[in-house]
Amino acid sequence: MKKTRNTKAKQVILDLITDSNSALTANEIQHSELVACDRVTTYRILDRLQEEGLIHRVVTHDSIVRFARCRTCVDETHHHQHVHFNCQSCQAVLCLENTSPTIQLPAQFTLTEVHITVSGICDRCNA
Amino acid sequence: MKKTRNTKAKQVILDLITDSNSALTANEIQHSELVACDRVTTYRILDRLQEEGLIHRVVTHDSIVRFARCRTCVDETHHHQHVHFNCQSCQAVLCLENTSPTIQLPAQFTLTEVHITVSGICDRCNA
DNA sequence: TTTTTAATGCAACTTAGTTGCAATAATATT
DNA sequence: AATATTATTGCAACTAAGTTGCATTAAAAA
Repeated sequence: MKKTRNTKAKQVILDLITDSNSALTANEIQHSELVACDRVTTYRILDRLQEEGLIHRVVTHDSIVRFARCRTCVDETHHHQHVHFNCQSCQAVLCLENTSPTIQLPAQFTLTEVHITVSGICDRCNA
Repeated sequence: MKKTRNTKAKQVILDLITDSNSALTANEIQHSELVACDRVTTYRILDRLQEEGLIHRVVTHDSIVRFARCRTCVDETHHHQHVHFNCQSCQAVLCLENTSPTIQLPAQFTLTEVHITVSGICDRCNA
């Protein structure tokens, strides 16, 4: 197991994701003024941050991949028990904590992971 | 509104998806011996079948897009009230009917669509 | 300070999906 | 049944997202 290093680019990207209200795409991260590294490096940093359990991937139904800070991760296997909300007005993707419905599976099916994405209008846009 | 035509390629692809146990990727469809049309045509047919409400897209957490026959679609807005199950053993993606948990959203959030993908082991692989 | 090796930048590549356009073939019209 | 109309197809070329190899750079350990 190799040791992870604390580089400037990595810190900047983690801060960016941490401070963001919405989950961010690799592209949004890449084009932030704060981020100066290469495109490939951005992807590699995102990979590492995931492996370290600091961020998680969110895939919405439109196939867009975003990254969000982990705040209530249950364990290192990263079975996120929260819902992702995709606002159709402001496009933000938010993690809704404390919203884990129990899924009832048919007989003989075993569950290891649940991903729930809800589309609608968020509180800000509804206000 | 233009009229839709019934072509051979379209029928073959619809049959393929209809008869498949698991949801299929565009690639799997394209490389089926039964499908003879161009790659681009396959994509366009998949688009049309969706617009006609005959099939629907399924995106799993690994960003893989698949297509499944619509069987219990509520209305033409295609708000599928069923869960998609992704077997980690045989890789199949199944539509689980009669499994629609109610999602409880925070105040001020409005819901229009829910997508649930569950990973685990399917009944066949568990047998 | 030197050594070690993780992290970076660059070029090139892959995979998924899209667009424009001329040619083809369903379907409607005569 | 023959013709006209236009949806559909194939092809070439393109975009967008993500990956890989490799030489160079820079954290962190010695």
